[in-house]
Amino acid sequence: MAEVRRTIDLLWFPDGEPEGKRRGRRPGLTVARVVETGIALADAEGLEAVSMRRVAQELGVVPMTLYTYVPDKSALLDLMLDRLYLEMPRAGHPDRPWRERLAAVAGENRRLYTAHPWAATLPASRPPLGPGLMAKYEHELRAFDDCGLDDVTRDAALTFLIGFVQAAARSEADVRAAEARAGSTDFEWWQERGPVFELVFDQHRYPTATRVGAAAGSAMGAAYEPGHAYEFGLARVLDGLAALIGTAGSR
Amino acid sequence: MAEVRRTIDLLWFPDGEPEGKRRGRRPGLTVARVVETGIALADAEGLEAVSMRRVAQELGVVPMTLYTYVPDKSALLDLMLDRLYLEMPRAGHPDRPWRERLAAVAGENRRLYTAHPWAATLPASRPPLGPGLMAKYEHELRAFDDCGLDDVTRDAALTFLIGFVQAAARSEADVRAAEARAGSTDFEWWQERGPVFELVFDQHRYPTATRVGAAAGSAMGAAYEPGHAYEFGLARVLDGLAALIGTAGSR
DNA sequence: GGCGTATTGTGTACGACGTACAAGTAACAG
DNA sequence: CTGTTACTTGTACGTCGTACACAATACGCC
Repeated sequence: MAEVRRTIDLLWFPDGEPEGKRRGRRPGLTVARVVETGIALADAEGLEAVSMRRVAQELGVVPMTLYTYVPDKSALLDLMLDRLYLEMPRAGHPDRPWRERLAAVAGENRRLYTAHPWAATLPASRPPLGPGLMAKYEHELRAFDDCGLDDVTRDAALTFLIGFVQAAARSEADVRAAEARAGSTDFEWWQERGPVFELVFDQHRYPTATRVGAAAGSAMGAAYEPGHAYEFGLARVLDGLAALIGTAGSR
Repeated sequence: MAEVRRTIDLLWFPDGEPEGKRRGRRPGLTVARVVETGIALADAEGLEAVSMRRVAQELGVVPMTLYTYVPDKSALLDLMLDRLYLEMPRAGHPDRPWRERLAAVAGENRRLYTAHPWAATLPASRPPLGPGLMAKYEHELRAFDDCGLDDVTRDAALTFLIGFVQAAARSEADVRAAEARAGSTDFEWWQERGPVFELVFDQHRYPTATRVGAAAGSAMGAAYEPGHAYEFGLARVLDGLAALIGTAGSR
């Protein structure tokens, strides 16, 4: 609880008290510097590389020093994510059809996850209300202007859209992680499994799965194209929202 | 890599070599027992409770014993998840409209996550091909019978549907985790924040966000209803798929 | 200027985790 | 009975997050 309060304060007042009002030792670092280092590490080596020890090492201090800047590791992760949200490019919503506006919002989020894949794999991904998240939320809600949705529905629709993009990014991260762990698991790999192959690819037991999986199921050796799942899903999302917004609400 | 092979073998041949073919010391446990214990622990206390030490303790052995049954912890988690998939109730697909069939599939998955919330929060959620996953995949693909979709699209549509349910479950788990960490962060809580409150709820800076958030945004103090987001989203998903399947493909 | 207080920084250590490796124990085959 | 196989345990390592006590620095006040 106290850590959450501290995190909120750090999000909105990262520099703490004004310079002239302070006593005591001058800090050698800033919260922003700690956060940027965390982000740089995550971008370069993935989220697992972001340990307090490692971040401290990059900054040339001992790990416990970081605790004078952030209350705990989860706060650091929250701050890192909010920073991404604050800095992600956001186009305005010119006078375009709603469908284009929503696709643009989805694209902005997708580019964030493409640039920072770790952001899709944070352990608990419900971020606190920081300046980044607020700006993002405001911007994205605006894409629904003039769609004829009431506030509750607008929020739910945005949640649905963003939830999809996040889930797609996380799924892609999972595929990459599984491949890193297992290497290629193509059809030849499965054939080398011997007896287990006969069980998995049993056309009598799994007729549809073996047929469809061979054509499309990446887990079964077919080529995996992350972009396809995203594009297909986004079209579904937009079609699903279209049924809600209808033609009367569109402009 | 070797661990992945071993995991696959364990999934399909959990008892290993037949009894009569074996030499050496008799095992005191079974893989199934280890997996069941992991599941029981996760169900009772959440995924963080599932450490090798804790599972071993529950089984009355030392942690290293478990490594004679599973190659590593991630394999244990994979086995646990596949077991859930194998055991989840699956209704047949009687002669019902496709929309009902898909909603039923979504419901089966949702009930799995409701019964086992930890399943939505596994660190890397791309499970290997086990008997549970294959049975699940076969069953769920069948819900798309006679929808007029080619194999690649059928797979993508199922991925989209299941991806949504998973994402919703994960989101709900995140909300619960955040609340457990922070306690209630309702509007009164925010008002107690003092100066930061003015920044967050700045109607000049975030006009749409403050208005919509107050009505619907759970992160801003409004009541959160997990079921609503799921129902809303599922309707969007089904509407989005309807645009694909159309009336010609439905039966 | 000195003392009290506030704030940052470090040294040391703890508990927890996953798991390597060596040695011990039990069971089968010849 | 011996060699081999397979399970079990003891011990330990490296890594992690972070508690706590002490040290170092800087300001305010008398």
